[in-house]
Formats: sequence, structure tokens, C-alpha cells
Amino acid sequence: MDTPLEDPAYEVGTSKAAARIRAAATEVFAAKGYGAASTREIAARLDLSPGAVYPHYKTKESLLFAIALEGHRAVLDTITRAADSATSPRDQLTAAVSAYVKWHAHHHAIARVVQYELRALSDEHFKTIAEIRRATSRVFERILEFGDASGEFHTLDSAAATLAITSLGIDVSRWFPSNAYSDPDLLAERFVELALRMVGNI
Amino acid sequence: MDTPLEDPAYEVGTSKAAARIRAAATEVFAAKGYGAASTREIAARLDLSPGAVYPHYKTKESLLFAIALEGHRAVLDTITRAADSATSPRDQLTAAVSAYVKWHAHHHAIARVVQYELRALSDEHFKTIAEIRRATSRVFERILEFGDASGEFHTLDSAAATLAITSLGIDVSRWFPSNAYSDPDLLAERFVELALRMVGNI
Amino acid sequence: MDTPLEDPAYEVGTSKAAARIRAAATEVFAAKGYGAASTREIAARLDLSPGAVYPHYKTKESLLFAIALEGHRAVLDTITRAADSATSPRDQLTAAVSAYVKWHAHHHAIARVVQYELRALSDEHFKTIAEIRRATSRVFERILEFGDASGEFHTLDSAAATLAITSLGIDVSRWFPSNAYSDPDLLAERFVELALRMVGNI
Amino acid sequence: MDTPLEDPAYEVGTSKAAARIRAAATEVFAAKGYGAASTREIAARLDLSPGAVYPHYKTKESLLFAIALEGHRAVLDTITRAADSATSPRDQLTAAVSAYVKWHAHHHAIARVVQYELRALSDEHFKTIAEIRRATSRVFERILEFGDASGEFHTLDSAAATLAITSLGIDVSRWFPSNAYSDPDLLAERFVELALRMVGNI
DNA sequence: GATGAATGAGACTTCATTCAT
DNA sequence: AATGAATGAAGTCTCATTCAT
Repeated sequence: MDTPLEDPAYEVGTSKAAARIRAAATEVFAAKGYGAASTREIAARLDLSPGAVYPHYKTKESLLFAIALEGHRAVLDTITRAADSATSPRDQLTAAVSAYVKWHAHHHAIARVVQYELRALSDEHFKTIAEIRRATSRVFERILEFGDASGEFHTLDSAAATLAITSLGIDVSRWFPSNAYSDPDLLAERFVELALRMVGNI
Repeated sequence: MDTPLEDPAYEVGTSKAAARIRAAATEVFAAKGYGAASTREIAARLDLSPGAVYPHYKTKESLLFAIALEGHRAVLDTITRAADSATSPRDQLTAAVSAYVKWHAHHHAIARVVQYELRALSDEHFKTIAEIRRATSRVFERILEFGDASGEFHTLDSAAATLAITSLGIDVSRWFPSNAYSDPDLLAERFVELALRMVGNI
Repeated sequence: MDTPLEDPAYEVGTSKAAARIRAAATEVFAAKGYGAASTREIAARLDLSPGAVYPHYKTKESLLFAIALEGHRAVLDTITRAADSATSPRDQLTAAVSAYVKWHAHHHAIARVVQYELRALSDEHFKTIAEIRRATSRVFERILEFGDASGEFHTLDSAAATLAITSLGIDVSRWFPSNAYSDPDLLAERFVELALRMVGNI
Repeated sequence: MDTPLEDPAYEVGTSKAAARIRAAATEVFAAKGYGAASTREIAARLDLSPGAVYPHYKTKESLLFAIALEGHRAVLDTITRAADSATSPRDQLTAAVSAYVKWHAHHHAIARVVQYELRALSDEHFKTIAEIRRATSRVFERILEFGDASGEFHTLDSAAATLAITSLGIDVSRWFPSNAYSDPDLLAERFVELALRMVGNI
């Protein structure tokens, strides 16, 4: 059962120093993009020398992977718990969308790395991440199927609706916060309403 | 009337060579991100020497700006024409969303640069682009207001719906094409349905 | 009292490697001029890679500044000590001119950088250097004023004589060594005689 | 009799355009040094394209040579005429030093190139220039010898005095104008006095 | 004579990474 | 674990010069 998805220590780095490096790297990657970020700047944020990253992460890419892995696990965990906390399709969709949107708003730096910096991963690392992404998608898919089966939802195209709902959440990390929306809770409320309409509920 | 939004030659570069450089740069920026892309690679794609970019664009950033300007103008122009081609709110929304989604699918390389690489722009260039982005948003906003006023739409929150509709389009450039969707027309059809539901039409 | 003039470590670089880089840069700057010299060549003289200069000096200009600062301090220190070693105006002028001329002859590479490459300095760095240059000039001025007051000298125009005396020394760094003069001591002796005549002594 | 020293058109360039290019280049070379100056900047000063220099001067170095040649000839001509205009050693020295100093003050841009940028010349070009420099030195030497022979001067070391007198003039081009001296005539007067003292006249 | 795109070389500088300390 | 000098590669950009127009 020690698969990458389940062992939380797998390749992420457990020491306190590693966590600080991850946090600093997340901010820099989110602000400039992985390609434009330098390991020197990450080290400098922590008042460390340029070489100090390397005892913790062998390469810049492995640091990105650790962040991506941790982030993707957090999203999946968050929406899985949310969906499991409710019983009706409507309540499940409400909980899952709300959690998804809030997570992208609250953790918009991590979220940006999670959603937009994956192209720099090695093939193998990308595959590991892609697996988690598919699992995340499946959570929404199943709720829609459940709702359509129960007659509560009237989705026109299940795949399209899933795609659209996840797009709303993902895109939050691109722009959040804005002048119009800087409260994650309010934003989540609005996007839940739109998601319910997309699936034909009410 | 020679504002950046209206004079099509403004800072974009009109020569054939400049256009080829823009096209090559678009592909590289889209594939790797601006920060990880090199002017050398752009030149190499056209079998040019590394310095050959510079008679046409003084800096890498100005090349990004030219692409972003051209792209943003194209989007705005496309959806403006689409909206103007119809009269009823529903037809206008259908036309505009369809055009928006299709543009992001067809031109997903340009679109990716347009939507995700703006942080590298200089402050002044960013302002010019931001103006066009606001104009683009306003096209959707006005259609929703028109529909709400006419009673055809029953939008719960106009700003949220505009945001959501544009998010759908923008996010297309992140993932398109996928296994599930590689036909821009089909995708546009599905997303139009979802947009209409979001505004409470049918 | 930690002014740039007095703290010898200020911005010069204290490590052995930095000193070697300064020495190599001095030779190259003196031979080709700052503008025509390359950091690559400086590194190559020490069998280092091109980037190896940069842990020690952040820019080529800061390397020039370090050399200029060290050199200007050395001149000022040298003539100040020389002047202080004597009591009569004639002996002071003799000692100061001799020291000044010998310094420019012995250290003609540093001297050339010190005297001819300052235009490449940043404004702030230039100001720091200009302060030291004024202090150097003042040493000669004061000796002349002292001699005029004591009746030993009969200078016609104090400012002009100071200018001329420093010009003799500075210009040494342009041509030294030549066929006619390659012995710093002999040259200094001759220039001292001329300086004494310029101030009307004997 | 068509030696480089005497044929004024030799390698200098006679057209009006060539003269404008020489003038622009002189300013740029004087301001930044030959090594840091670019042919592009020279062309830009005249609102010409980068390639426009090349119909007139085949290389940047040949442009430097033309300026150096013209300048060196002008100095030699100026002091030769000055010396020839007087009969007594004292009057000859006065006239020659005055002319030399004034020339370096009035033409300080050309003078700077003439005095400090010769290292960039090709060997052959340098030899041509060095010949003129020696001729210039000889003008002063002969005046001193004449004065010593006539008993009007009491030079201690003829070579040293010549060197010192030319140093004064050359160094003017380094600093002129300054706050203290911006009037060539006044400066010349002062330096003539000092030169006369150096040779023991009065 | 002049333009301006292009080249080939090379400029300064940064970067991910290593390694002795 | 951390430092900081160093490397080898590469990055953006400039430059002298050429050449078709």
C-alpha cells in the first residue's frame, strides 16, 4: 500500500528545513514561473547560501515535484473529505466545489505551481502527478453521475461539466485575489451556484 | 484615435521577418513559458543566428509584448464582431462564448502566452494590455446586463458569471487539445450550453 | 570614522582570490582600457572560467571601482607620509613630488587605471573617488602655501603650479617606461628639480 | 615628397560626409574611449544607419587613424608655425607652449583621442603617428637647445624639461575644462610662465 | 551613398550544480 | 547541514562588418 499516492513522506521531504525551502520555492515559482525562478533566489529568501538547497533537494526539478506532489495530494484530500461529508448529490457537489474553490483561493501560490508549472517535471514525475489529477477529476465526475442517476441533476454532458467545474477552480489560482473578489468564502458561494446551474439543479 | 487599442501597427512589427519571429516565439513561449524560453531557440527555429531577432525586437520582453498585444486585440475583435452579429441576448451570448472558446482552442499557443505570460511584461506594457483585457470582459458583462434587463437571463451575480464564463475560455488554452476534446466546434457548443445555464436561460 | 577614505576594507575585497582578480584586471585595464577589456580575459589570465570573477565582484564596474579605490588610497597615503616626513617646505615638496612620481612610475599599470579609466565608474563610485583626488591635490596645495608663507617659495599662481606638478606625475603613467626614462628614481630626481623651479625655489 | 606627413589627404578622407563622421567619432571616442565606443553610436549621432560609416571608412580602426593623423598633423603644424613666428628662444618657447596648451584646451576632444587612444591603432598606423609625435617633441627640444646655447636658458636636463613641458600640454586634454580653468588663454599664460621657469629663464 | 537585415563573434552576467571546508 | 568559490553551460544582448537593395 506504499504507493506514491498514499505514503505522505514519499519524495516530499520531511525535515523542517525542507519544508521552509518548499515554502520559499512555492512563492518564487508562483511569482515568476519555474523557468524564471532561480535556486539562488529561493535560498536568498531564507538567508541561505546558494548551495544550501542541495542537501535537501538534489535538483530544482525535484523541488518542484515535491511541491506539486504535496499540493496535488492536498487538493485531492480536501475535496474527497468534502464530498464524503455529505450524502445527497447536491450537498456533495456543493461541498466539493466549495472546498475546491476555497483551496485554490487560500493557497493560490501553491495552486499556481500545481496547475501551471507541471511541464517542467520529468516524465516519470509527471506521470505520478497526472494520476492524482485524474483522481481529482473523478471525484467530481462521480458526483455528477450520482446526481444524474438520482434525478437531482440534469447534466447535458458529464465530461464537459466536470471540465468546466474544475476549470473554474483552477482558474482562480491565476487571478486570485482581485479587486472584485478577495474573500474565498464569498467566491466559493457564487461558484457553487453556477456549478449547480451547470448540472441543471434548480 | 491612434490609441494602442486601435492602431494595429502600434509596436507589433509589420515586416514579414517580424511576423515569422513572432510566430516562432509564440510556439516557444507557449511550450516552455516565457522565462524558460530562450531567444536563441526562437532564432534557431527560423535558422537564424541568435542576434537576428534584435533588429526586429529590441528585447525579449518587447517580443512578448508584441505577441500579447496582437493576441489580445485579436480576441477582443473576434468576440466584439461575434456579439455584434446577433441581436437577442441569447444569440449574442451564444455567439460571443462560441467565438471566445473557439479562439482559445484554435490559437491555443498564442492564447497561452496571452493568458499566462503577462507577468513578464514591463509595467507600462502591462497597463496597455490590461486595458484590452478589461474591454474584453466588458463585452460579456454587457451581454449579461442586456439579457437580465430584457428578462431573458436571470443571472444571480453578473460579475461572478462573467468571471466564470471567461475562465472557461481562458482555461481552454491551458489544456487544449485533450483526449476528450480536440474539436473546437464541439467544445464551443458544450460550453455555450453551460454558459446559458449559468445565466439562467432555459 | 568609517568613511570610504579611511576604512581600507570598504568595497575593495579582502580575500586572496579577490586580490588576484584585481591584479589581473589592473593589467588588462591598463593595457587595453576598461572599455576594450573583457572579464573573460581577466579570468583567463588566472586560468579561471569566465564566471569565476562574479563571486568576488558583482560587476565589471565594481571591479574597476575596487582597483580605483585601492589605487587612489595608496597614492594619497604615499604622498601624505612623504610630506609628513619632512619639515621645511622645500623638503616637503621634494619628498611629496618624489613619492608621487615614483608611485606613478613603479605602479604604472594601476596608475593608468587610476588616472584614465574613471569615466566608466557609476556616479556614486565616481564621487567617492573624486573626494580622494581632491585630498591628494590638497597635499600639494598646502605645501606650496606653506612655502609661499615662509618665503622659501615664490609661486606665481598656486593653483596653476599644483595642477602642473600633478600633471607631471599623472602623465608619467601614460608613457612610463620609455627609452629615455625607465628608472623611477632618476625620473623623480629630475621632476623634483623642475617642481622646485616652478615654485621659484632657487 | 608625398610622405604621410606632408600629403594632407593621405588616408584622412576628404568628402564632407567623411568629415562629419570624423567629427562625430571624435566626440564619441573622446567621451567613452575607442574601445567602449561603437560605430553604431557614431552613425546614430548623424542620424545615419549603422552601415553608413563603411562607405567612408573601411574599419573602425581606420576611422581612428584618420582622426589621429589629422589631429597630430594639426598639433605639429600649430606649434611649428608658432615657433617660426618668433626669433628669440624665450619668444619661441612662449609661442610654442602657448600654442600647444591652447590647442589641447580648444580641441580637447580631438586631443584626447590623439593622446590616449593610440594603442588601438595597427602597428603600421601607429608607426606613422609615432613619427609625427617625435617631430612634435623635437620642436620643443630644439628651442631648449637654442636657448641653452644662447645663454638665455639654463636647462638642467633638456630631455626631462621637454618631457615635462609636453606633459603639461597633453594632460590638459585629460581634464579641460575644469572649474578652476576654462579659459584657454589664461591657462596658456600660466603654463608659459611655468615652462620658462623650468628652463631657468628669469 | 545609404539602408537595414543579417552574421559570427563575443560581451557581461546568471544559473544549476558540485565540492572542499 | 551549510558555506561559498568555482565550473560549464547558457542567457540576453551588442558589435563590427557585409551585402542586397
